[in-house]
Amino acid sequence: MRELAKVYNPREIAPKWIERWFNSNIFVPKVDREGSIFSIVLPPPNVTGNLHIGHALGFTLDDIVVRYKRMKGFVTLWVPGTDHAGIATQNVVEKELAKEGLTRYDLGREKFLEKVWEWKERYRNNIVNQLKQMGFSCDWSRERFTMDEHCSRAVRTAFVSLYKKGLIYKGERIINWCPRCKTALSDIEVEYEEAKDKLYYIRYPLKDGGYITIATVRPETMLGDTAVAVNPEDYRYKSLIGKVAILPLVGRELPIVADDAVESSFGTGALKVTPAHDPVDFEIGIRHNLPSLKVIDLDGNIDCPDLDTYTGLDRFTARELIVKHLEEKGYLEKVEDYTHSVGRCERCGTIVEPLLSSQWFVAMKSLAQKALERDSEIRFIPERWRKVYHDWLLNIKDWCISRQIWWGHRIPVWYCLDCNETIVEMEDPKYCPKCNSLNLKQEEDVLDTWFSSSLWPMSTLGWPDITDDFKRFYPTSLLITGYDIIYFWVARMIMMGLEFTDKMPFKEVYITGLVRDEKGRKMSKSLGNVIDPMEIVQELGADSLRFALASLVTEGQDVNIGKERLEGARNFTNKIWNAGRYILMSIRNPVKPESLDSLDVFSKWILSLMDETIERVTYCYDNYDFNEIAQVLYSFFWDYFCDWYIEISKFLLKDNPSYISWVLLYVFRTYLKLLHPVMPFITEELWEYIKDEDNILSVSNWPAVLGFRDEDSIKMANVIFDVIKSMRSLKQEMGISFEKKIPGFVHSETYRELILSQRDIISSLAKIEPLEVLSEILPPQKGIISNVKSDFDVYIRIGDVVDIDKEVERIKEKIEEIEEQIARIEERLRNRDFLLKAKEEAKEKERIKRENLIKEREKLLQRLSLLSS
RNA sequence: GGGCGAAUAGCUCAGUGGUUAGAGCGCCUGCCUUACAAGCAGGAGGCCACAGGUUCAAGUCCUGUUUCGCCCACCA
Repeated sequence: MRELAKVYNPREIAPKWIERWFNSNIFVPKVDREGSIFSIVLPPPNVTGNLHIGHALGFTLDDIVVRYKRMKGFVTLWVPGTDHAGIATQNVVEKELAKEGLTRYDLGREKFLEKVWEWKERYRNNIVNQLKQMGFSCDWSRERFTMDEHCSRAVRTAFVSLYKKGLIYKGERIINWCPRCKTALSDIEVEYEEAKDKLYYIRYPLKDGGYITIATVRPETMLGDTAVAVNPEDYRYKSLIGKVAILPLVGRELPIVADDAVESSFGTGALKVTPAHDPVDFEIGIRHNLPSLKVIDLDGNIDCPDLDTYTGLDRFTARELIVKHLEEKGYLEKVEDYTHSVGRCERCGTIVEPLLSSQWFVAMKSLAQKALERDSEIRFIPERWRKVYHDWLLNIKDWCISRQIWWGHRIPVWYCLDCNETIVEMEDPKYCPKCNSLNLKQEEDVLDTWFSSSLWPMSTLGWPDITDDFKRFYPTSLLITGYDIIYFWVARMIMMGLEFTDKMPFKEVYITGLVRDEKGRKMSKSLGNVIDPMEIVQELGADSLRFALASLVTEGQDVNIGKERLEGARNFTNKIWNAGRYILMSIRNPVKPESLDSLDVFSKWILSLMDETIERVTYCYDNYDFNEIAQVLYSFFWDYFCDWYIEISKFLLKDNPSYISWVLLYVFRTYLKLLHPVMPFITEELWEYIKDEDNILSVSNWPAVLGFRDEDSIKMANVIFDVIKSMRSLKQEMGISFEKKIPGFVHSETYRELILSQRDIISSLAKIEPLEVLSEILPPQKGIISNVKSDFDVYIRIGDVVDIDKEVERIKEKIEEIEEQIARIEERLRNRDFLLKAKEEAKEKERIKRENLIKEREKLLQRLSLLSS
């Protein structure tokens, strides 16, 4: 067998496995295989750039489950793909162009799109490469892109179908407009943020004399005012309803109307109404039949036909100037500091401008209704997210799906320029079906990216065609994603899935937290706390990153990760590597014993523990308990297998090389399997050296238990460990270096035979030499110090250093401690209610504990009396 | 304004109602012991946010309070 490097080097190992995995199609489910299906779609990463740590988290969890299910024998499919990410990608490409001093308009639509496709090609390759480096076991033969031919057909099918059902319509509404991206946004693409602003109190003169004061944070919108509104119940203004106010600076006459939407307690209780630039005002406008005057254009500049003073100015510059003019002319009553929330474009951070515009919408009510009715068909993990999803559906508003950008699915709508007919069909129209005109023009706008995303579980599996894949793998089994896109993605996939397939697109949704830095802060470039997963893969390896992430995932909590945690995982990876090295170097002719009962206590102990670990870990995998998977695997391996069994195996191998080699190999092989879903690379590599099956780990079977458990050996092994630990701590407590060999004694009534038989191991692991096993307790003497336990006593000789008084002191302290504990337990055992109501198990536990403590106390007292005589 | 989550060791976090609350990192002491110094051995460090309640028994369940964080909402 070849010798392994002393330190695990993922950079040497990983490329080989990436090649082997992805060149051999092992992640492509076999057509003819039977068995339960486990299918999952990759939440498609954007083609904007690189994988970030959030992807790494979600996809790691996906892969852990996928690899586990595959080993468990499920016919497993993980469909990958990428998302065109309309606004985001268009923005990055525009930024690239800006470096050459160009805008997309300089290129024109066609040329610009060519550029974006080039970009997409480059970053698609980049991301696919990164996903492979992370070890994610996707079936790349089924890769999809949200704008590929197939997905585009799915989008078209969905659009046409919804249109024909009347669920897609074009309407003039107040929408959120980003003046920088120059497009409409849906409501959830706007992020609200607290801002310190001013509240301006402005006097609107009344036609009949006097004035009414209104309060606003956006004085620039007054140019578009077409009314003043008050609450109908507001006694202050009742007499003014129906009267006319004069808009300052402009001179326009504004009716004073009464509307319930006005909150009397806010500001002065009077509201300026700008129907074209505020959703509430728009509603008021409809109710009172008011005109809508647009005064801010698509660039966010003022464009007021009635007054050209401000036209062409940026909305915020105009604000300052208008305030100045109002003040000069005596219209400004007062200005107050005011904190409120302003909406910003999710993609670029620009303050969003609400404006009246003609856009395409999906009517959501009926879709949401269906999703609500069939709520019970989906499982949320953790369950609490269901309510979040639920509440959103209950208050759902129509979805603005048109975007005034170029990169995306062009809306499949044609207008007849002669008769104004709107044509929406699966095939591109050649002429107007109504007037036969050839003068047709396609809609310029493209669809919201999330429209295609909402079809992802269906479109990746073949829909709208009912393909074999679709029949076999749809609906998918599980979706893992972050809580930040429950509205954007999860809810919409569910609605579309039900609409088009009458099925939930997935049976379970596992909602992860978001990745933050080790202090719980968001990762951001400005804070300099961003962890780049690919950098970690380079430095520490994908396995370490995956393990660190998994170990931090608890249901729904945010994941705080720092460099230390990653290094800890790297250390663990290296520990596994070195254990493998040790095993390879040590084993000789492994032979499985005829009967496991013939093995030594330690082997029986580790085999019992191995079985237990298989069961525990399997349970955790089944329940998506990721941090527990990591913890159980870590602790079994490091604290038990390495710290004890491997150390002891160094002795056992001398007498019994074949059997012990077998135990070492069996445990290690089994362990590699249990670990494989979390750390695919290192486990595959080590497996190559020790495997006893003719396959690689990725397609091997989940380990079965031996069905072996020997309670006596578990107890006995633990006694030996306790003896060793007692001696070690006694030594070091006395300031003797661990390495220094000193003489010592053990005495035990119950376990004398056991200790006698394991004397060499104890002596060696505790560095006690010579070690004498006594048949009676050792009478106190100068230079001897003891550690008395219920099952045994240990003693060490430390020369003349310690005097009897100190030893007496130590023992007295211990007795005190123990008596306190005994008192507590006895009180409990005297308690009537406890005896009456507690479970028998709990009572028995207390009794055993008391017995042991009493035994220990007796021994301590005995030693004390010997010492004092 | 409504909803949700969190509060446990110096830090980041686990903790199926069972009584002596754990881990990793950090810290202290001693070790390059022939798998591993990315390691080994030993150790220190906690009124489990606060106040009530339920229970034989509460870090764990209930109520309230405080402090942080997040989401939602048309008070301009």
